[in-house]
Amino acid sequence: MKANEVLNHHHLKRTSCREGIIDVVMSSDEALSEAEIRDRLQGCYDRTTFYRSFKTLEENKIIHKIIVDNNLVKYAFDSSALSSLGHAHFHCVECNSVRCLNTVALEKASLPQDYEYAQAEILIRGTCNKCKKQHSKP
Amino acid sequence: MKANEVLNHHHLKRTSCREGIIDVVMSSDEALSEAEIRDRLQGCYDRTTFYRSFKTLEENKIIHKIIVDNNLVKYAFDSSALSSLGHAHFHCVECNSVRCLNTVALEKASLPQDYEYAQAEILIRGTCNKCKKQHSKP
DNA sequence: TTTCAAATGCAACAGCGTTGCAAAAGTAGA
DNA sequence: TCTACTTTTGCAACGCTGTTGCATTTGAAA
Repeated sequence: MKANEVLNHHHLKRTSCREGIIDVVMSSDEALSEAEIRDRLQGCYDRTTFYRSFKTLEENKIIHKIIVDNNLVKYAFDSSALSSLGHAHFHCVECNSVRCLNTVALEKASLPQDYEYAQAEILIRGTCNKCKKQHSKP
Repeated sequence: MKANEVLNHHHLKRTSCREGIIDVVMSSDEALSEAEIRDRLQGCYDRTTFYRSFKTLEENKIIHKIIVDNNLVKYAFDSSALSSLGHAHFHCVECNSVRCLNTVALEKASLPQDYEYAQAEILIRGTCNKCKKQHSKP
């Protein structure tokens, strides 16, 4: 599926900024920060436009935002398999890369009485395979 | 346990800012933002001092930071029962209150091959008991 | 092609968090 | 209790993220 098809499907105007963001995010196997996406689009587009595009794309569930730390926000293509149980992400604390996981399940949450469950976010921290390999090398 | 005992136990200087933060956070049943803590201390102390104190207290595992959204950070007293499995928090999307949970368990995470697990954070969103009651009232 | 709503770029702004440095406070020893 | 030294604090300044208002441009429907 191509970027313009995605936009059409959601009845959104096909602007080059939106198409660019979708292209970049779709073709990446890991979540990307605003700066990384901007770099890959060769610095076109105003920062404002970027944020507004992110917002629109997020509201339409085309991408989703991952807050790793209060100063590290990344975006990933929404593979629509977002279960109602929630979405899980892996954050490598060494290279700061972030990946979506679909292999983690949350045990049915037992909340305090009279609390209503809506959605959960799971962030697992650790070391990714690339950084682990680096350790074994000299 | 009182604030000054906590500081002594961690071999930290007993300054009024640190004691104030610990007092406020210890006596609250929900996590508090920097602004909320500052208000309860009647606006004494510079913002810089606050951040540095938070950092020190966090490094010494006296309090912990909860990142709810990239623009909503809260702090809670560290009840030391932070299991290695990770810590869970509940975020009420209506009143923005945040509470620590100890009733949620993460199913042993099955990560991709060669990934190393370190720690997990779980954020459950929904409606708290107070906001739910509000709904039934006229 | 024309028209009009929607998206963009620009400027300005607010808030969070950090850093460097001089002044103040806490602590340990005499 | 006083002294000396290290740590913490307050202030000023800065960078970064994200937002808003407004004029201009663009996309798409008629």
